[in-house]
Amino acid sequence: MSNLKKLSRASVVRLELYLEVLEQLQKDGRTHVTSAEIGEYAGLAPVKIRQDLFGLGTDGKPRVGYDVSDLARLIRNAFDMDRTKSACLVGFGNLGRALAGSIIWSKAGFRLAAVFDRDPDVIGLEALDNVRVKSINEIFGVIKSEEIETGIITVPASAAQDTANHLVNAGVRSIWNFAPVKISAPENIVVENQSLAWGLITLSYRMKLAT
Amino acid sequence: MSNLKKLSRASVVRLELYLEVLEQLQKDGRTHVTSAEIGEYAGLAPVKIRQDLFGLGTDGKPRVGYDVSDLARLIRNAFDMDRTKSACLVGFGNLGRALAGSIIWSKAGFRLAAVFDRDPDVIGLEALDNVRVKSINEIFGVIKSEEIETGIITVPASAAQDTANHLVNAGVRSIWNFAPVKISAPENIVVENQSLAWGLITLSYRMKLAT
DNA sequence: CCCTTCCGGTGAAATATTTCACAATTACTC
DNA sequence: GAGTAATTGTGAAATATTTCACCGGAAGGG
Repeated sequence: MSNLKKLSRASVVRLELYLEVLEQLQKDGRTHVTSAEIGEYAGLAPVKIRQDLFGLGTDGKPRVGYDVSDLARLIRNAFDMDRTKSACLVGFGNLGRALAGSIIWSKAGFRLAAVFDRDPDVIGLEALDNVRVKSINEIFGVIKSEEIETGIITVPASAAQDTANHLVNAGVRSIWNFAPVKISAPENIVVENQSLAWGLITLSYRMKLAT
Repeated sequence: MSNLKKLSRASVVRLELYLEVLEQLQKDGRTHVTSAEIGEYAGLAPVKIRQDLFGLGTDGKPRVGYDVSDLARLIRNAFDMDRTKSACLVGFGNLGRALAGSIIWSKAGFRLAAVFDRDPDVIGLEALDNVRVKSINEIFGVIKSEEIETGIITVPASAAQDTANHLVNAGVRSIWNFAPVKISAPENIVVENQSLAWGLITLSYRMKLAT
């Protein structure tokens, strides 16, 4: 196994940002980049970038910087982005639709293998190419047959815990929860909450500070 | 002015969570709550909650705990949630629709005063009660006349910086950016990025760790 | 009214994160 | 090929955050 240190949450978020920068640089045909330059794009001090990358066991060259594609690979590897992981989305409302149509899945190495909803009017719609919305009743069987590891919850808050229970019963290893409630799940399930309200309230706080 | 310390970002996120808990307790008719109980709901140690609340200048009573409505008021006040702030949304795709229909605005004290898009097929749609989607060309005038302080960017990445420039020119004080690019803006503008990819990649990382 | 128990306030210790400082290494120039 | 400038790697210092320890006040019970 590699000599990766456990990355702090803050460091993980920054590394994701560096990866965006690196992918842009790759498109531009750049082969090398310095920590100072990444810092420029990311709005961070170069030393912070070096320290973050240090934890990954990087191999930069003085005077030249980092090899763009090596570094991107290193980050993608640290995040396990190159392994294809199957996921399902529960709740095909507006947020579900926005997510279903997003490029984030392929970027992060996920395959959106199924979409579920409860509403009969929505069941049967084409959520994305070759994926139609299925009834929530089919969730157990589909998660098994498609070997789905991750469930995304985009149902109303009132149905979130219930949905989480179904997902856990069916055997997912992780849950990405957009409902604005804390959901409880067994210790061994990775739960990542992404309540949209957080960002807005943080914004409000920072505006007040800036006054 | 109050004696508020500057809250750390992590503390801000936690306080938002406590507020959710408090609002639930209020609905349930509870008048008091202990730090241990909030900790139970939030999945955190009681002392952390006390320390967070300490920064707000709380007034809990030994043996009884905190007054639920006092505490909620204190948090809402710290985040300036009770002042009504006008906002506009740019980009009425699926994500824009999901946000427009969300309850987060009223919760955080925002009024979604206008919605803009570039697509003629979308302009004129009713985004929410009494708010129709306007052409992006009207953005300057509307931001002025509606005294909009905050712009939300839900356009594709390629149009994000452009949109941000328009918003800044028209005089907004803050931007909530959902496009997966870093946007640059003058120092005095509060920019909060919320790329959805972050959550997914973090999930991927945590799944790998848990293996 | 006094004793006990529970629980918030709060400084201090422990831990984690960020920033600094600088040696080591490489490329470039002459 | 030697000198110089640039840039990484990395331990250490500085700073921030979390956790601990315990004081003191309030409620409840006799």
